[in-house]
Amino acid sequence: MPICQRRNTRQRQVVLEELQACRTHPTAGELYKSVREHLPRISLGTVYRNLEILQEVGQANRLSCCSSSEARYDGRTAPHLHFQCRHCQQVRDLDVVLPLLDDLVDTMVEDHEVSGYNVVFEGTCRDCLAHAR
Amino acid sequence: MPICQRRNTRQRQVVLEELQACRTHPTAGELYKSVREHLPRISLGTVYRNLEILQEVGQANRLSCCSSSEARYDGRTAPHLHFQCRHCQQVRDLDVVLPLLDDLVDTMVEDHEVSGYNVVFEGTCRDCLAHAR
DNA sequence: ATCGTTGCAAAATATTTGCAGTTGA
DNA sequence: TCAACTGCAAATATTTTGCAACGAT
Repeated sequence: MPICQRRNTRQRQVVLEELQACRTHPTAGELYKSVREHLPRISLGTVYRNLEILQEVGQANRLSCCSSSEARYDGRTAPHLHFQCRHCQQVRDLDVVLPLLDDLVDTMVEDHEVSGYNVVFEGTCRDCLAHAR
Repeated sequence: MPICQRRNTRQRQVVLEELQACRTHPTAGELYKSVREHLPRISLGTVYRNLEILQEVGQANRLSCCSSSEARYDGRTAPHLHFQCRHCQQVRDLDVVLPLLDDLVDTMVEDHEVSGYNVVFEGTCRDCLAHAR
Protein backbone atom coordinates (compact mmCIF):
# COMPACT_ATOMS: atom_id res chain seq x y z
CA MET A 1 0.00 0.00 0.00
CA PRO A 2 1.94 3.01 -1.28
CA ILE A 3 2.05 6.30 0.56
CA CYS A 4 2.51 8.11 -2.68
CA GLN A 5 0.55 9.50 -5.58
CA ARG A 6 -2.66 7.62 -6.31
CA ARG A 7 -3.54 7.04 -9.94
CA ASN A 8 -6.96 7.46 -11.34
CA THR A 9 -7.50 4.12 -13.01
CA ARG A 10 -10.55 3.02 -14.93
CA GLN A 11 -11.00 0.19 -12.43
CA ARG A 12 -11.05 2.56 -9.48
CA GLN A 13 -13.49 4.88 -11.22
CA VAL A 14 -15.94 2.11 -12.01
CA VAL A 15 -15.75 0.59 -8.55
CA LEU A 16 -16.62 3.96 -7.07
CA GLU A 17 -19.37 4.68 -9.59
CA GLU A 18 -21.04 1.34 -9.01
CA LEU A 19 -20.70 1.68 -5.27
CA GLN A 20 -22.36 5.07 -5.38
CA ALA A 21 -25.05 3.92 -7.79
CA CYS A 22 -25.95 0.94 -5.59
CA ARG A 23 -28.56 1.71 -2.98
CA THR A 24 -27.95 -1.64 -1.40
CA HIS A 25 -24.67 -1.38 0.52
CA PRO A 26 -23.19 -4.24 -1.43
CA THR A 27 -20.68 -6.80 -0.31
CA ALA A 28 -17.37 -6.96 -2.16
CA GLY A 29 -18.65 -9.92 -4.14
CA GLU A 30 -21.85 -8.16 -5.15
CA LEU A 31 -19.93 -5.10 -6.22
CA TYR A 32 -17.55 -7.30 -8.18
CA LYS A 33 -20.54 -8.64 -10.12
CA SER A 34 -21.88 -5.25 -11.07
CA VAL A 35 -18.47 -3.84 -11.88
CA ARG A 36 -17.79 -6.77 -14.18
CA GLU A 37 -20.70 -5.71 -16.36
CA HIS A 38 -18.59 -2.70 -17.28
CA LEU A 39 -15.11 -4.19 -16.94
CA PRO A 40 -15.41 -7.91 -17.59
CA ARG A 41 -11.74 -8.62 -16.90
CA ILE A 42 -11.49 -6.97 -13.51
CA SER A 43 -10.52 -9.28 -10.67
CA LEU A 44 -12.01 -9.62 -7.24
CA GLY A 45 -8.64 -8.76 -5.73
CA THR A 46 -8.69 -5.43 -7.52
CA VAL A 47 -12.13 -4.70 -6.16
CA TYR A 48 -10.91 -5.36 -2.63
CA ARG A 49 -7.79 -3.28 -3.14
CA ASN A 50 -9.77 -0.37 -4.50
CA LEU A 51 -12.32 -0.56 -1.72
CA GLU A 52 -9.42 -0.31 0.70
CA ILE A 53 -8.03 2.73 -1.08
CA LEU A 54 -11.42 4.41 -1.37
CA GLN A 55 -11.78 4.05 2.38
CA GLU A 56 -8.37 5.60 2.96
CA VAL A 57 -9.32 8.52 0.78
CA GLY A 58 -12.67 8.92 2.50
CA GLN A 59 -14.83 8.01 -0.47
CA ALA A 60 -16.21 4.80 0.99
CA ASN A 61 -16.88 3.09 4.27
CA ARG A 62 -16.93 -0.44 5.39
CA LEU A 63 -20.04 -1.33 7.33
CA SER A 64 -19.95 -4.51 9.12
CA CYS A 65 -23.32 -5.76 10.03
CA CYS A 66 -23.73 -8.13 12.90
CA SER A 67 -25.66 -10.81 11.19
CA SER A 68 -23.21 -11.62 8.48
CA SER A 69 -19.57 -12.42 8.25
CA GLU A 70 -19.28 -10.61 4.94
CA ALA A 71 -18.49 -6.91 5.03
CA ARG A 72 -20.68 -4.40 3.25
CA TYR A 73 -19.56 -1.14 1.71
CA ASP A 74 -21.17 2.26 1.51
CA GLY A 75 -20.36 4.95 -0.99
CA ARG A 76 -22.39 7.58 0.79
CA THR A 77 -19.79 9.38 2.84
CA ALA A 78 -21.91 11.87 4.76
CA PRO A 79 -22.61 10.38 8.17
CA HIS A 80 -25.96 8.65 8.39
CA LEU A 81 -27.70 5.69 9.98
CA HIS A 82 -28.45 2.21 8.77
CA PHE A 83 -31.12 -0.36 9.30
CA GLN A 84 -30.60 -4.05 8.81
CA CYS A 85 -33.49 -6.47 8.64
CA ARG A 86 -32.99 -9.58 10.72
CA HIS A 87 -35.08 -11.60 8.29
CA CYS A 88 -33.91 -10.63 4.81
CA GLN A 89 -30.55 -9.21 5.99
CA GLN A 90 -30.89 -6.23 3.67
CA VAL A 91 -29.24 -3.03 4.78
CA ARG A 92 -30.92 0.30 4.08
CA ASP A 93 -30.15 3.91 4.81
CA LEU A 94 -32.25 5.59 7.45
CA ASP A 95 -32.92 9.24 6.92
CA VAL A 96 -33.46 9.89 10.57
CA VAL A 97 -31.21 12.56 12.00
CA LEU A 98 -29.85 12.19 15.52
CA PRO A 99 -27.92 15.38 16.21
CA LEU A 100 -26.68 13.91 19.47
CA LEU A 101 -24.51 11.49 17.56
CA ASP A 102 -22.96 14.19 15.43
CA ASP A 103 -22.38 16.28 18.53
CA LEU A 104 -20.03 13.62 19.83
CA VAL A 105 -17.88 13.63 16.72
CA ASP A 106 -14.71 15.70 17.11
CA THR A 107 -15.04 15.62 20.88
CA MET A 108 -13.46 13.57 23.62
CA VAL A 109 -15.57 10.86 25.22
CA GLU A 110 -14.15 9.10 28.25
CA ASP A 111 -10.72 10.34 27.14
CA HIS A 112 -11.06 8.85 23.67
CA GLU A 113 -11.01 11.07 20.60
CA VAL A 114 -14.17 10.42 18.61
CA SER A 115 -14.00 10.95 14.88
CA GLY A 116 -16.96 9.03 13.53
CA TYR A 117 -19.58 6.41 14.16
CA ASN A 118 -21.13 3.31 12.72
CA VAL A 119 -24.78 2.84 13.65
CA VAL A 120 -26.97 -0.01 12.58
CA PHE A 121 -30.51 -0.34 13.84
CA GLU A 122 -31.92 -3.81 13.68
CA GLY A 123 -35.37 -5.26 13.40
CA THR A 124 -37.88 -6.22 10.76
CA CYS A 125 -38.10 -4.18 7.59
CA ARG A 126 -41.38 -3.05 6.04
CA ASP A 127 -41.22 -5.65 3.30
CA CYS A 128 -40.75 -8.52 5.71
CA LEU A 129 -43.51 -7.14 7.92
CA ALA A 130 -45.81 -7.14 4.91
CA HIS A 131 -44.97 -10.74 4.01
CA ALA A 132 -45.50 -11.87 7.57
CA ARG A 133 -49.16 -10.94 7.56
CA MET B 1 -29.77 -25.93 14.53
CA PRO B 2 -32.60 -27.54 16.46
CA ILE B 3 -35.80 -25.76 17.41
CA CYS B 4 -36.07 -27.87 20.51
CA GLN B 5 -34.85 -28.10 24.06
CA ARG B 6 -31.42 -26.60 24.59
CA ARG B 7 -29.04 -28.48 26.84
CA ASN B 8 -26.86 -26.86 29.37
CA THR B 9 -23.50 -28.30 28.45
CA ARG B 10 -20.22 -27.58 30.16
CA GLN B 11 -18.89 -26.16 26.89
CA ARG B 12 -21.74 -23.70 26.61
CA GLN B 13 -21.35 -22.64 30.23
CA VAL B 14 -17.66 -21.96 29.88
CA VAL B 15 -18.04 -20.10 26.60
CA LEU B 16 -20.57 -17.82 28.25
CA GLU B 17 -18.53 -17.37 31.43
CA GLU B 18 -15.40 -16.45 29.52
CA LEU B 19 -17.32 -14.14 27.24
CA GLN B 20 -18.80 -12.34 30.22
CA ALA B 21 -15.47 -12.23 32.06
CA CYS B 22 -13.68 -10.73 29.05
CA ARG B 23 -13.82 -6.96 28.95
CA THR B 24 -12.33 -7.02 25.49
CA HIS B 25 -15.16 -8.04 23.15
CA PRO B 26 -13.15 -10.98 21.89
CA THR B 27 -13.16 -12.55 18.48
CA ALA B 28 -14.18 -16.18 18.22
CA GLY B 29 -10.54 -17.17 18.04
CA GLU B 30 -9.59 -15.19 21.13
CA LEU B 31 -12.48 -16.67 23.04
CA TYR B 32 -11.45 -20.13 21.90
CA LYS B 33 -8.04 -19.55 23.44
CA SER B 34 -9.34 -18.53 26.83
CA VAL B 35 -11.99 -21.24 26.90
CA ARG B 36 -9.33 -23.85 26.16
CA GLU B 37 -7.61 -22.99 29.39
CA HIS B 38 -10.61 -24.52 31.12
CA LEU B 39 -11.63 -27.09 28.53
CA PRO B 40 -8.51 -28.05 26.61
CA ARG B 41 -10.35 -30.36 24.23
CA ILE B 42 -13.04 -27.97 23.06
CA SER B 43 -13.01 -27.27 19.35
CA LEU B 44 -13.27 -23.97 17.55
CA GLY B 45 -16.40 -25.24 15.80
CA THR B 46 -18.08 -25.71 19.15
CA VAL B 47 -17.19 -22.18 20.15
CA TYR B 48 -18.79 -20.86 16.98
CA ARG B 49 -21.86 -23.02 17.41
CA ASN B 50 -22.32 -21.90 20.98
CA LEU B 51 -21.83 -18.26 20.12
CA GLU B 52 -24.59 -18.70 17.58
CA ILE B 53 -26.88 -20.27 20.16
CA LEU B 54 -26.07 -17.69 22.82
CA GLN B 55 -27.09 -15.02 20.35
CA GLU B 56 -30.36 -16.77 19.61
CA VAL B 57 -31.09 -16.95 23.31
CA GLY B 58 -30.17 -13.32 23.85
CA GLN B 59 -27.12 -13.92 26.01
CA ALA B 60 -24.58 -12.61 23.52
CA ASN B 61 -24.29 -10.25 20.60
CA ARG B 62 -22.16 -10.07 17.57
CA LEU B 63 -20.67 -6.61 17.13
CA SER B 64 -20.15 -4.75 13.91
CA CYS B 65 -16.71 -3.33 13.75
CA CYS B 66 -15.87 -1.74 10.49
CA SER B 67 -12.14 -2.12 10.52
CA SER B 68 -11.77 -5.82 10.77
CA SER B 69 -12.97 -8.84 8.88
CA GLU B 70 -13.22 -10.87 12.06
CA ALA B 71 -16.40 -10.63 14.12
CA ARG B 72 -16.30 -9.70 17.78
CA TYR B 73 -18.69 -10.85 20.47
CA ASP B 74 -20.16 -9.20 23.51
CA GLY B 75 -21.58 -10.92 26.56
CA ARG B 76 -23.05 -7.76 28.03
CA THR B 77 -26.65 -7.91 26.87
CA ALA B 78 -28.02 -4.61 28.15
CA PRO B 79 -27.92 -2.13 25.28
CA HIS B 80 -24.86 0.08 25.35
CA LEU B 81 -22.38 1.79 23.07
CA HIS B 82 -18.94 0.82 21.85
CA PHE B 83 -15.79 2.57 20.86
CA GLN B 84 -13.22 1.09 18.53
CA CYS B 85 -9.77 2.56 18.19
CA ARG B 86 -8.61 2.93 14.60
CA HIS B 87 -5.01 2.40 15.64
CA CYS B 88 -4.99 -0.53 18.05
CA GLN B 89 -8.41 -1.88 16.90
CA GLN B 90 -9.45 -2.55 20.47
CA VAL B 91 -13.14 -2.33 21.24
CA ARG B 92 -14.30 -0.89 24.56
CA ASP B 93 -17.61 -0.21 26.17
CA LEU B 94 -18.72 3.39 26.44
CA ASP B 95 -20.79 4.27 29.42
CA VAL B 96 -22.40 7.21 27.72
CA VAL B 97 -26.18 7.07 27.66
CA LEU B 98 -28.06 8.30 24.64
CA PRO B 99 -31.75 8.03 25.52
CA LEU B 100 -32.68 8.97 21.98
CA LEU B 101 -31.40 5.64 20.75
CA ASP B 102 -33.40 3.69 23.27
CA ASP B 103 -36.46 5.73 22.42
CA LEU B 104 -36.36 4.33 18.91
CA VAL B 105 -36.38 0.73 20.07
CA ASP B 106 -39.82 -0.87 19.91
CA THR B 107 -41.06 1.82 17.58
CA MET B 108 -41.52 2.06 13.83
CA VAL B 109 -38.99 4.06 11.87
CA GLU B 110 -39.71 4.66 8.20
CA ASP B 111 -42.12 1.71 8.39
CA HIS B 112 -39.47 -0.64 9.77
CA GLU B 113 -39.91 -2.23 13.17
CA VAL B 114 -36.86 -1.39 15.27
CA SER B 115 -35.90 -3.84 17.96
CA GLY B 116 -32.31 -2.96 18.74
CA TYR B 117 -29.20 -1.17 17.67
CA ASN B 118 -25.53 -1.58 17.26
CA VAL B 119 -23.43 1.52 17.72
CA VAL B 120 -19.68 1.78 17.38
CA PHE B 121 -17.95 5.10 17.72
CA GLU B 122 -14.57 5.30 16.09
CA GLY B 123 -11.45 7.31 16.67
CA THR B 124 -8.29 7.20 18.73
CA CYS B 125 -8.40 5.69 22.18
CA ARG B 126 -6.77 7.28 25.21
CA ASP B 127 -3.88 4.82 25.19
CA CYS B 128 -3.01 5.48 21.58
CA LEU B 129 -3.34 9.22 22.15
CA ALA B 130 -0.83 8.89 24.99
CA HIS B 131 1.64 6.96 22.84
CA ALA B 132 1.38 9.47 20.03
CA ARG B 133 2.74 12.30 22.13
C1' DA C 1 10.71 5.99 -17.64
C1' DT C 2 8.79 5.35 -13.27
C1' DC C 3 6.17 3.26 -10.09
C1' DG C 4 1.25 2.61 -8.79
C1' DT C 5 -1.89 -0.66 -10.40
C1' DT C 6 -3.77 -4.83 -12.51
C1' DG C 7 -5.08 -9.87 -13.41
C1' DC C 8 -4.23 -14.15 -12.05
C1' DA C 9 -3.56 -17.63 -8.94
C1' DA C 10 -2.26 -19.12 -4.67
C1' DA C 11 -2.22 -18.26 0.22
C1' DA C 12 -4.13 -16.83 4.36
C1' DT C 13 -8.08 -16.13 7.32
C1' DA C 14 -12.54 -16.85 9.03
C1' DT C 15 -16.66 -19.49 9.41
C1' DT C 16 -19.61 -23.45 8.63
C1' DT C 17 -20.70 -28.27 8.29
C1' DG C 18 -20.97 -33.69 7.99
C1' DC C 19 -20.48 -37.35 10.73
C1' DA C 20 -19.89 -40.75 14.23
C1' DG C 21 -19.51 -40.91 18.99
C1' DT C 22 -20.89 -38.62 23.59
C1' DT C 23 -23.85 -36.73 27.05
C1' DG C 24 -27.65 -34.02 29.44
C1' DA C 25 -32.44 -34.32 30.64
C1' DT D 1 -33.60 -43.49 25.81
C1' DC D 2 -32.69 -40.13 22.40
C1' DA D 3 -32.11 -35.82 20.48
C1' DA D 4 -28.95 -32.10 21.34
C1' DC D 5 -24.34 -31.63 21.44
C1' DT D 6 -19.32 -32.46 20.77
C1' DG D 7 -14.60 -33.10 18.53
C1' DC D 8 -12.50 -33.69 14.48
C1' DA D 9 -11.62 -32.81 9.93
C1' DA D 10 -12.96 -31.30 5.68
C1' DA D 11 -15.48 -27.89 3.13
C1' DT D 12 -16.73 -23.25 2.23
C1' DA D 13 -16.47 -18.45 2.34
C1' DT D 14 -14.00 -14.27 2.68
C1' DT D 15 -10.01 -11.47 2.29
C1' DT D 16 -5.19 -10.76 1.30
C1' DT D 17 -0.98 -11.16 -1.31
C1' DG D 18 3.18 -12.30 -4.62
C1' DC D 19 4.42 -11.51 -9.00
C1' DA D 20 5.10 -10.35 -13.75
C1' DA D 21 2.86 -7.45 -17.06
C1' DC D 22 0.50 -3.07 -17.81
C1' DG D 23 -0.56 1.80 -18.00
C1' DA D 24 -1.18 6.63 -15.89
C1' DT D 25 1.42 10.55 -15.29
